[in-house]
Amino acid sequence: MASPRKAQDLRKALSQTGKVQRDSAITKQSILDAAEREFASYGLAGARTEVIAADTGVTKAMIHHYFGTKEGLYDAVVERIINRMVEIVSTVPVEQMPVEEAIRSVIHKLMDEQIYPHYPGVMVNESLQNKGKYFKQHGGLRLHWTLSSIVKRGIAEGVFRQVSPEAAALSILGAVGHLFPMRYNLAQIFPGTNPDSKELQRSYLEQALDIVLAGLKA
Amino acid sequence: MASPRKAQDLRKALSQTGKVQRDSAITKQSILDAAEREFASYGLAGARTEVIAADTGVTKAMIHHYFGTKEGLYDAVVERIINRMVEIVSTVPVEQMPVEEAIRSVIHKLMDEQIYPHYPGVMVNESLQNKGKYFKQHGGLRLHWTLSSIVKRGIAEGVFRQVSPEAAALSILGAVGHLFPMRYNLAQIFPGTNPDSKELQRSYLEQALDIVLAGLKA
DNA sequence: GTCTATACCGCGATAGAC
DNA sequence: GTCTATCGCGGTATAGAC
Repeated sequence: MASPRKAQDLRKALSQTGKVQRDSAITKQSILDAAEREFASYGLAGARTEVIAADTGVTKAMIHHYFGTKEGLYDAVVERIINRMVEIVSTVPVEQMPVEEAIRSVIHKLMDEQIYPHYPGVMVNESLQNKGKYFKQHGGLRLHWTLSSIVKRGIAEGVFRQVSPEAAALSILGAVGHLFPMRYNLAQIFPGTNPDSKELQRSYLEQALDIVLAGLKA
Repeated sequence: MASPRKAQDLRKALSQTGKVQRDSAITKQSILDAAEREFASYGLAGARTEVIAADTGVTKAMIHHYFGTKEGLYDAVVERIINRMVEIVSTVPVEQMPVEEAIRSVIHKLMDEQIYPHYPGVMVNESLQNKGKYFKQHGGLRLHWTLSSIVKRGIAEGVFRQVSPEAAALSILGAVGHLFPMRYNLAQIFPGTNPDSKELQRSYLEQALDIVLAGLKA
């Protein structure tokens, strides 16, 4: 995986200096980072705590020490990724922006964060495996509400057509979000390109946004 | 699960009549049907052969008898679901239809088949877990090519804008396809509705199609 | 706060009877 | 063609030393 592992790298760096070998906050974050990647690919049932531990550079026992069970760890991962996404979106002053710009800003802002590529994978597995139990518990729909409220305003202002705001929000998130979990299948459309490259992802995302937004305009 | 289990039901019915208790073709299809559901939710790594066997009404030993290993079964499932989708699409005379109607027909035709709800789940897990290895082996991109060639014709005819046909095909499949694996999370948008109901799925699919097609028009 | 060692069992796969 | 019984690995979780 070429994805960033900030907390983990920090943890190892500190270990090597010998200055700080034990820091519960850093270890917890390292575990959560590795767990997010593992759960994004395999979901709660399929994920292996051994892989998460090895990826973090700690033992399996540490996971149980901090999170009790695998389910407890999963719960923490889902909570953190949803809250992070909501926080990121809340920094965009959507109310003060033209609707189209607001939607583009929200999507771009999300994509600029390194957590975004894991978000759709975590959520798809959460839906398929757990029927949205943890998604529901942690208010996963807040992201959809933000988008659909922007669309609602766009309709009121006459910028967007008369469509269902919920359906519009779903279409935006679908057209944009499916690119990430499906990227390894889709990589073959342009053989030789790296499915994890930000440039490729950005280019597709841009085109998908253009098409859907064009479809919403009055 | 409320999804249809044709071969399995047939198998059980035949067992009860006492007329035919053993039929390798029916048993194989029953196993493939159950495996498709299990793999759609959990992928190759996460799926449990015990669940597939119990769901089919046979023992685990039968799976190994017919398919060798779990991986062999998975390979057969991926091959069958891709080929079925391609076959279904090939029955639509897309070349003789106006482009917009052709796209709608293809999507509707796919959705009318009971296998469709499992297709996105299988493919998302295939991408995330196996990086598209089996998808590639069985020509999974044929579906995308069909759609992007229709879009290409639409551009040539001046019906569609100048967009990348690949990006357009991805946006269509994304906006439409993500509704299925995400349906359990999304169910909360309208509490009380059944995420597996065909009517609900159809209504969202229709609106998503409208938005994306509108975005493609010149 | 972190590690080693281990209990315990779920799961994929096999052998062999019918 | 289908079943029962079983093997052995790999997985979660725990106990306890340092």
